[in-house]
Amino acid sequence: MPELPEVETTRSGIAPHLQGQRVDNVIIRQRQLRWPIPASLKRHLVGQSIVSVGRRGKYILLETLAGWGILHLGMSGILRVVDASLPPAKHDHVDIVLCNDQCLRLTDPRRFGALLWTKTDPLEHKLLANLGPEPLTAAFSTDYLYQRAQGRKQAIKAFIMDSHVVVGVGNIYANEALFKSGIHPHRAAGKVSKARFESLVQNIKAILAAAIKQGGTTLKDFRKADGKPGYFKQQLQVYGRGGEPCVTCGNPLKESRLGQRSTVYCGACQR
DNA sequence: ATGCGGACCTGTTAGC
DNA sequence: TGCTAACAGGTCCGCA
Repeated sequence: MPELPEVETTRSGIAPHLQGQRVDNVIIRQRQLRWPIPASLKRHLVGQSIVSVGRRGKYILLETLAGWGILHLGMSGILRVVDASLPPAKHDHVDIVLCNDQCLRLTDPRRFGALLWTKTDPLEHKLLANLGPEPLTAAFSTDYLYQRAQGRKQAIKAFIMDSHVVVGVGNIYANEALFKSGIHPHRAAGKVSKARFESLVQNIKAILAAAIKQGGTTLKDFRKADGKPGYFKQQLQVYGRGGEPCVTCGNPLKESRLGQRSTVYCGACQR
């Protein structure tokens, strides 16, 4: 489900409902996510107030005075604030129940998501410590990306999807950004010119910013925290359009697999 | 160090 | 209609 725009849309949607609220209970119906939810989570969280709801990459951070909850939505995770009395559905694995009888409900059919706890700075946590820069900050620059790509033989698409290079660029937006930049997704990262990295960096920033503004991309099951879908899908130019005409030149878009992910591009416009 | 494939899990859809 | 295979928005890990 979520790439960075979807995660940020989720974060900003749930934050006002959580900030300043005290946790009354934690109900765990399914502990086996990507990693088991720690047995200590409930003990740590109950009685704490949520100070803030942050984000680093695709991780959502629940700050309390005792520590931080670290949430990841994986491929199919959804977070919503609902009435605590609403009966849980099949894949509603966790409820973080607040004192106002609302709860933060984690739904995740495929269970690739995670809910962890850390008592110390979450940015130092093993999973977050080595993440690349946020794409919408100045740290994600042409110079940075170009330097990191030198000598790399990995396909440019896999390179920009590596969260240790830059966070938040998932399969949808990687396809879109490479199309807009005219770069063939299979081209070796180290063989992309600096001028084209300039274009790529600008396009990644522009596409992610536009997607966030429109509430993310709803393909099938993504829903914003208010249950409504995002509206970015209408603007996708290549993702999900294999075989259909290129919006620029009209040639049929090609589809291949790169690192087990579907990759769509125009063989004429992207080199 | 880098790059690749496998693994985790369920649900939906395409194809026979 | 029913079964099977392929695929889906992520990313860690182990191996070469």
